[in-house]
Amino acid sequence: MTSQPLPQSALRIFAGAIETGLAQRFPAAERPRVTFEAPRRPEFGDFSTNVALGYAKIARSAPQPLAQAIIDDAYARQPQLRELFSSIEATAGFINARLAPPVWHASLAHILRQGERFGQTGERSGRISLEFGSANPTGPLVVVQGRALAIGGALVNAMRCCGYEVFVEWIVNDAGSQIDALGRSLYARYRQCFDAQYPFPDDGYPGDYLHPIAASIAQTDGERWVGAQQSEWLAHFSRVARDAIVAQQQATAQRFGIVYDLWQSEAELHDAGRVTAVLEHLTRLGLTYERDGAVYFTSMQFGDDKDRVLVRSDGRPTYYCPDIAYHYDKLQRAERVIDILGPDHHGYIGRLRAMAAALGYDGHLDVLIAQHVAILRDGEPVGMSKRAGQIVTLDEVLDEVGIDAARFFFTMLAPEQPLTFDLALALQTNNDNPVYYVQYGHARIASIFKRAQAGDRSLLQELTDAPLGRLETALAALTSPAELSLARRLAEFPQVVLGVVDALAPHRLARYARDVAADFHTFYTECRVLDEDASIRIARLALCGATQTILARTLGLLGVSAPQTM
RNA sequence: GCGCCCGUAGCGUAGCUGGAUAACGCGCAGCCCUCCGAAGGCUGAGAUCGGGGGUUCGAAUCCCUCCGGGCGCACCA
Repeated sequence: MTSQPLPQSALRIFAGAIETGLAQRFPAAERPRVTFEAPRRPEFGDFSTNVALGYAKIARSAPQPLAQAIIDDAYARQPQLRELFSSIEATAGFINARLAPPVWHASLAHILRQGERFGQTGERSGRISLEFGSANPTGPLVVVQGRALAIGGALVNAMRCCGYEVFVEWIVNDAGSQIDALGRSLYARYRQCFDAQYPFPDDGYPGDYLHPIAASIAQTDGERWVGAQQSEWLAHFSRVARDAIVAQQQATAQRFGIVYDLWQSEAELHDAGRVTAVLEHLTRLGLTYERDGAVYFTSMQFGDDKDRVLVRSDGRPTYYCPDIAYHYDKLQRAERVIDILGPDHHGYIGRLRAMAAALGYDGHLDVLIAQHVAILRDGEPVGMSKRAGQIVTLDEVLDEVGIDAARFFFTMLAPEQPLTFDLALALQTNNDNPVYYVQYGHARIASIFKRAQAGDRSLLQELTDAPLGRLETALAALTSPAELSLARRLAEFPQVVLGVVDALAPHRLARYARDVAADFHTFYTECRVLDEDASIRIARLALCGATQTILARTLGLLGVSAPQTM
């Protein structure tokens, strides 16, 4: 019992046979670029190539007869094609090939054997720095940051899955003037513990979240700071507020399932002299100049709209300045740097790219914008105004709909697409709610396994551990279109993950999860798993097992749980 | 005014490193439980892919232009 090649190998054999023939007929310089890939429409087979369309001109032949000639040549050249493909046809100039069922059986056997490891292709390598979620430490995380967290979290998982070494980071903007405002806000809350009439600063942060911190200071320090000068209390209150809020942000991120390797403090970059160093570096490169008492960076010559101020005329650096220091550091320690920013930062992209180019890392930096999130509660949009204190925090959303729904909904659309998050929909337990639909598929499979005989389960386990040929033979009972379509869908998983990473498109995971669940439900309706015929029963249980693995893996990359029951 | 993002069926979206009859969900019109979870499945109607040019054997996809919507254009972060 020899095992069959996997679909990807079959594709290489198919493409190889065709390209060898073409290489003999045409000189390399003239050969057009052609593709071998899975067509969108399944009725065009499992693999398709446009070679005949591409070569029609230099072959001086119409595509359709050329395609037929190429097929005939490939069959003659590579007899194995007859075994691997149930059909190879020329249609409208395309060549469409359909894999023979044994290849799908081999593919399923491979998935079952690999289990959790399936899809960990190692096809990519290198170090990536990925930054997302970063926020001023002036308040709790809000929904749009939740979206950045969900998108970033899925990307990290997918990148690691296909071999990248990813370093996940966050920068704490704890050096600007907003930190002073935060300190004054906390001080006002502290004073209000003793005197409710104490005025709150106009530029303060009005949310409720400072009250408990202030109360705790009042508890431990009493009235110690009441009579003090601002110069005495400001640094202390700023630091206490900053630390408390960062801790809270870290707790929220952790609760959401996002693990960071580094929370980089901006203030530390200043203290370590990194900001001064990068300023000097840019100056040495001749990329700075002074005007009106301020120091500018010549970002325009690197594609930015205008030159940007690095140091204000009063001597204080702008935010851009430490951010350059931070990015310089990231660019030096990773081959590729990716930032996921909020929608209010898209005007900042030009500056970031310019900086990377100026420092000698043109093309090493990618910026992804996680677009705006509108919250719909009871069908009504919820106000997002920070000034009115009407913020919707990520924690509130998590309290309301749970981690699973939040991660799925935030990731569901392309990042650059604005998202309307309907909280009521996320709580529905029906087909309208995509999270439930997918999780239901997983739970349904778990339920089948619970109902299956213990003997069947152990036989399946035994086959999975046995030589591959035995498992493939057992899977040969899978012959119906619904069964083979599902097998084909499961085999897509590694390619889907690669696509997510290459296109920075984590929403494809959500879509793929839905597709797998849909194909499974179709199979379930058409094929009775716990059939009287033992060989059919085992084969279908194996298909269920492979489906369960893929669903759990896909949901896992999204950071969504795969429940046994619901 | 300049820049970025978006414009695909009634609604929400995918497809955008060019391919074949434009895909998925909701909604709509029907149908399927004596049987493993109907929290499911099947069938159907519904789209000149914002308009107009161009490149190409082939354009939703690339280029130009116009129109519509969002956002950004700080010595804030």
